[in-house]
Amino acid sequence: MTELAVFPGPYPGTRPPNRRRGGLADDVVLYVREQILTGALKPGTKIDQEALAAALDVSRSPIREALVILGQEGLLDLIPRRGAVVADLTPEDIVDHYELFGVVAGRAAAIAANSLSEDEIDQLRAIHERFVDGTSDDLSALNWAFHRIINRTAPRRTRWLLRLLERSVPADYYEFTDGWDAQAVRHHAAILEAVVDRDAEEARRRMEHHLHESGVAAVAHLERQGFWED
Amino acid sequence: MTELAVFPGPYPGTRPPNRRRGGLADDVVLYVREQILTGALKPGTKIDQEALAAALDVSRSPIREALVILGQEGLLDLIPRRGAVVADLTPEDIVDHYELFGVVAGRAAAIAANSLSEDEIDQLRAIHERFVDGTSDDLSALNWAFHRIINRTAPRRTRWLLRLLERSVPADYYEFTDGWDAQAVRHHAAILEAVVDRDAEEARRRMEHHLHESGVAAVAHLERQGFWED
DNA sequence: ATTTTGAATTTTGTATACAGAGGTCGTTTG
DNA sequence: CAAACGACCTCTGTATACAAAATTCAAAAT
Repeated sequence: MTELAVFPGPYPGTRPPNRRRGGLADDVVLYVREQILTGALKPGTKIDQEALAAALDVSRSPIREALVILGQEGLLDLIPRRGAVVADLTPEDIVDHYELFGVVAGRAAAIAANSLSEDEIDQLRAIHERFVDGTSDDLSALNWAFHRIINRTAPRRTRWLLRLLERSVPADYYEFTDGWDAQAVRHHAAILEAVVDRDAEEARRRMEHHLHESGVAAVAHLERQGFWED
Repeated sequence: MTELAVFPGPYPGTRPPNRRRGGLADDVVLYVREQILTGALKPGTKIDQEALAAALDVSRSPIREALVILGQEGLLDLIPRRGAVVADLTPEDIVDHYELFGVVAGRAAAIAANSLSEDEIDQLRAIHERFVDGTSDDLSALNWAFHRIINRTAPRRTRWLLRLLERSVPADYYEFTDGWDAQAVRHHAAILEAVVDRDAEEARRRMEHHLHESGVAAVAHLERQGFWED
């Protein structure tokens, strides 16, 4: 028996009165993805298109497009003629996902070690120092900026895949809780060092390790949050 | 000035009168993807939804869902409020794509080297021998079967990503032309050997190399086909 | 009691309708 | 003559309508 989906209302106070950048489908994707990754929607739950449409006050057209996107991301299983179901997301899946993230980001890091300009390396160092410092109000932004500089020099398709892998996984939800940030600082320092040394293989290994540990942290966090309780 | 899309008719004699497995969107995806990967639709070409709908004799609903999927695959650029455009697909993109394919398939091969049962290795060997033999009428199927056995033991998310990477790139279009099959035989033999030796690192390297060379072959093939002519 | 059957209902997939953003092209104005 | 403007048309995004597959549920049969 598949559980029935019950949708909390749309983002409280969201929906900036008039600014609409993409289409409604994008909003729906963000909403449903958050519901899934925070555990509000449990694996196996069937998505009722009309209920979701009513909850977000849109028609089924943008809903369907959103479901297709989430299906492509692997967060939903789309079964023809019988709708969308929240995909299973086991600890093994999370670990595996971060491992994949690791090999791709590792490739990017290896390329960066060879191709970053001295100028860009300086930027990287500057950001890292603010990250180490820890007084910044937005560590998440600094973390993002660090990886951005590295990923920016990767070829187009690699950047595309990194964006894809980044989206379909909990990130903001666990980052910078507990001791994760201290660990991240050490990892970033090691990666930076390898980049400065222009040691592509070492940069790759350290980036893979960084992402691997991130996966472990993500699983631990989700477990603490009761993500896998019923 | 963006070029206007002109669509050849649907698959000649296709559309099995009554059997419909997925939805119409799947058909549209297949059709447009083929148009793009064969070069019938050039990068920069704008996709006219109505024209495409008319050409395939369906409504815009399945068309839009298909465009979303192809957008996720990176074959189309979806620009809000101004439609879908065939994405740029340079030789560098192809090479990069296969390189990514390589690191992911390499991970799968490393896992396979550690986890394939003796029985599965025997299957692998059997398939490879038929592949070497070359008398089979369907080398493509044998190639597919070889990789399938290796990928089958990879964790779920890795398999998901492999399927994704496999789709959004020319494959059938270039495989087994020229001397590619002879090269593939050598690569497969090397991979098989590493798997038999349970040498995960070597299996990874050889799989990466195999995919790298496949990318080179794909680019060469596309160039011969005039994919990058105007 | 469990399984089977079949109408009633729900829900998906597809088609169609409609409003507004975006593009076109000729005209006006400096 | 070039740039700016604006009426007109096109196309996208969203909503709604409709046919058919899937599910539900109660009565009948084993």
